[in-house]
This record gives sequence, C-alpha cells and structure tokens, in this order.
Amino acid sequence: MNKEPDFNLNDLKFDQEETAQEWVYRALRFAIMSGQLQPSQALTIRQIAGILKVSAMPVREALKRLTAEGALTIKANRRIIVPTLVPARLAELIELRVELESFAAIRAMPYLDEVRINQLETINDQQNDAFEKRDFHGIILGNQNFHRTLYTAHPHSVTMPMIEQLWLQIGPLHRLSVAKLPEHYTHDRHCDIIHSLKHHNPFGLKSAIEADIRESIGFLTESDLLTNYGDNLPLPKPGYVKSLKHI
Amino acid sequence: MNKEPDFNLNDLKFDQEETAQEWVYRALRFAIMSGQLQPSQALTIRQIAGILKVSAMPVREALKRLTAEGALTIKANRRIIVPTLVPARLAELIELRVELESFAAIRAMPYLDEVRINQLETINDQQNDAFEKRDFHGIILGNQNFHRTLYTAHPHSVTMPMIEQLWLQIGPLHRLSVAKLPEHYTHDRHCDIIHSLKHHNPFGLKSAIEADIRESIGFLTESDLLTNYGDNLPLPKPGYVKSLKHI
DNA sequence: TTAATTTTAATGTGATCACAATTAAAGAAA
DNA sequence: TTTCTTTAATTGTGATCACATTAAAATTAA
Repeated sequence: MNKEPDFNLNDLKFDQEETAQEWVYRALRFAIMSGQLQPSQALTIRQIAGILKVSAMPVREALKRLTAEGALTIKANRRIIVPTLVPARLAELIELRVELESFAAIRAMPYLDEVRINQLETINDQQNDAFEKRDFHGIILGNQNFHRTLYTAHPHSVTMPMIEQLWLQIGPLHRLSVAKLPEHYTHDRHCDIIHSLKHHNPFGLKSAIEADIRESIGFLTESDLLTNYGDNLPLPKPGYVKSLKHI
Repeated sequence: MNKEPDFNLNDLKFDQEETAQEWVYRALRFAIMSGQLQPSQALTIRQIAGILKVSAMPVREALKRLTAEGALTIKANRRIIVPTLVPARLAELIELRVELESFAAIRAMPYLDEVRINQLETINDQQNDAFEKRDFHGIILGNQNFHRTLYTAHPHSVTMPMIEQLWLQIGPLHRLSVAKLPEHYTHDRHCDIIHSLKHHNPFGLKSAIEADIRESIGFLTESDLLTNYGDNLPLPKPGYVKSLKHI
C-alpha cells in the first residue's frame, strides 16, 4: 500500500474542458511554483495518482512534461525528484532571470498603455495586502502575476515561457525566500518599475527589475541552501515592513 | 493501414543503455534540429511507432517531452504538428538568441583556456569542410557544436538548455536558411569569436556572436516564411564562398 | 461538376497488466 | 546491537486494448 502523502495537491479544481493530464500538470506545477514541494523530495507516479484519484497514465504524462521543463529531475535510477540547487547553480539562475526579465520588460515597454499600467498597480496593491496578511501563496502568486502581466504585454513574447521555466526551477526555494523576505525587502521595487514605465525610462526599468529580482531571492546564502529549505519557517508578521508603497 | 512516412528517422542507432523513449526522443529531436521536418507537418504516434519499430508508449512520452520543450505544438484538436513561425515570432526568437547566447558566451569566457579554444578551431575547420562539401547536416551540426562547446565551458551553464530550446524552435527553418546562406555569409564570424576569446575582449565577443546569429538566420524574410520552407532547394555549390578563413 | 450527407478510418487519451530493476523490510549470523 | 543475506514490496517502463473525437473517404443529391 502507498504511504500517506506528506503534501497536498488538491488546490486546483478540475476543469471539464481539459484533459486529466493537463489537470495533473497544473496541480503539480502550482505546487512546485508556490514552494509546496521540498527539494530532493521524490514524486512517484502511483502516489500522485492516488492523491488526485486518477490512473497512472495522466500522471506519467504530466511528470514527463514537468521534467522536460526542468521543474523535476530524473535521477540515474529513474526516480523522479524535486531538484536540489547547489549555490553556483542558483546564482546562475538568478543572473539569467535578471537577463531575461530585463530583456522581456524592455521589449514589452512600447506596448504598456495606461490600461495595462493600471492593471499592474492593482496587482501590486493586492500583493501588498497579501504581504500584510501573511498570505504565503498570495505573495508569491501576486509577484508572478505582476511580472507576467508586464512581460506579456508584448504580443509575441517568446521569452515568457522561458522565464516561467526559471521560476519553476527556483520555485522550491520560495518558501525559504519569502520567510526571509522582511530582512531584505525594504523598498517596493514594483513601484519603481511602474514609475519607470510611466516615464518611459528603459534604464530605470532595467535596474528596477534587476533590484526586484535580487532582493526577492538573490540574498539566499550557501548555508540557506544546505541546511534547510524553509519548511516550517514562520512567515513575517504583518506590519513588519512599514510601508511598501512610496515614491 | 498507416500511410508511408515521408520522412526518415533512422539516422540514430539505438543505445542499449537508454530506454526506448529516450531513443525515440533523440531521433525526433535530431530530425527537427537538422531541419528534416517541415513546419505544419503532423506527427502521429502510431506512424512514428511504425517507423521506429516500437510500441506507441515510448513515442507518446517522447512527443510529450518535445512538446514541453517547444519543439512541437499541440493544436486545439490535440494533433501534434511541427510548429510554423510567423515572422514576428521568428524575429523575437532571433533577438532572444542574441541575448541568451551573448550572455552565455560572456559568462563562459573566463573558463576558455587554450585547450578549449583549440577545440573550437578544430570544430570550425570541420564545419568549413562541410560547407565546401555541401554537407547539409555537417554545416548545421558543426555550427551547433561550435556554439555548444563555447557556452558549456562554464561549469554551471543553466543557459545552455534554454539556448538549445531556441535552436529546436528555429530548427524547421534551417534547411531554408542554409540554402540561402551563401548570399549572406561572406565573413567567418566564428573566427571573430575565437579572436575575441584569445584577446579577452568581451565586447568583440558579444558583437561577433550577434553578427554570427543574424547572418546565419536573421536574413529570412516574411516571404521566405510564407511561400516555402526550403525543401528541395539546392545547396550552395562548393567554392561559392571563396574563403571562410581569414582574419 | 459541385455540395451536402453518411460512412469509414485514424487519432490522442486513458486504463490495465506484465516485467525487470531498485528499494525497503525482515531475518539470520556474528 | 551490528552486519550481512534474503525476501517482499515498490518503482518506472513498455505493451495492449477500449473509447470518444476528429479527419478522411465514399455516397448521395442537386
């Protein structure tokens, strides 16, 4: 008999339009992206199939897809695990995020009209609310939503899927990074981004994007990666950061 | 009964160590990368299974993986096809290639010792030989080999898989671009790259990479994409480009 | 010939079983 | 208790079948 699972995947409802494998994929992807799965954790086909009450077939396809996207790793013995990150690799991922997201932002800039910028402001307000409420998922998802809305303003964004791939690979560290966030997040870079967009300032935009990325994840140290992965870490108390809205 | 296939996949031998799905994946990937599959061409599970003499199962997994990597596309009716490129998307892909490959090259620069540079020179010679011999595959594979050897000098290259993903997406156009190559390829940018590496010149490296990419694919016009995909186009005659080695 | 309709074939998805390889558990020997 | 051996359970992979949906072919009607 399968062991009881130590993680939850039932956050997402099944949409009648989609196939079973798409649903399984969404559920697993969401779990990884929002830091619910621990690095080095093994994922087995039958266990996930049992949790989601589907057969093994759609789970196989979903795991294959996530593996191809770098969200999961196949070990030499063919076991599928959530990948661990050595510090040098994390550093590379962050540099690449800076590179790609700056690129995407600059390219999207001409397409950001007033409507889109208002969207960004709304999303940012929601994210700040989530921060005050210690809403773990809200912070992460709000941040991703903000960046995605920015980059996809460009109608032919080839870059966005690649950026999401990077988010997927960093995903398992998000629980840790958010827990340590108040120590480093003293300035709302999203406001800087919006400000630069309004004033058509590509250099300001680029540096704001870079600062936002580095301050949200770049501070993780080697010992952070080696000693723990942020499970059971307390989330920041509301009001720790006085104000996230200035400028 | 299945129709006779109009493409060949038997270029790669089956390695006893690998699984069937890995072999199928390699075969399909190679075919796409080297421009053997036409855009909008449909790939069916049973047809490929018939060609490669395997069951449907490993083909399903391989197609799922390639789809996740952007090498194939699933249409609304769930049919799997080789994706077509609208001009705007190709332009984005090229810009992203320039961005990522410049980044990877600069990052790899400190790791390029004399041994590695000699490797690059050898590969470049081989590629020029392939050009003289009108060796279609040799040109494409040699070029990829050159760039891959350069970028993977960095021990923690997170970028390389993403660059390969871009190559995969442009792959179906390679037959066309190589056929039109002599009209635009009048200067061996690979020599420029090597020269910049030897003199530790990051700016020269970046501009050489950019020029190499644009001159190898960036010249494709809208009508090139819409009217044909380069099948049955004659390859350049040997000696058309007098000398690929100068500087 | 052309257009609309029916019939047939083919396709991706999902389920289930078999199998070899790996891992975990149990037992034996020190 | 500790170490080694043996046994049992679990794993990913592959094969085969059923099924609903879609595409293609055949048929009919104009």
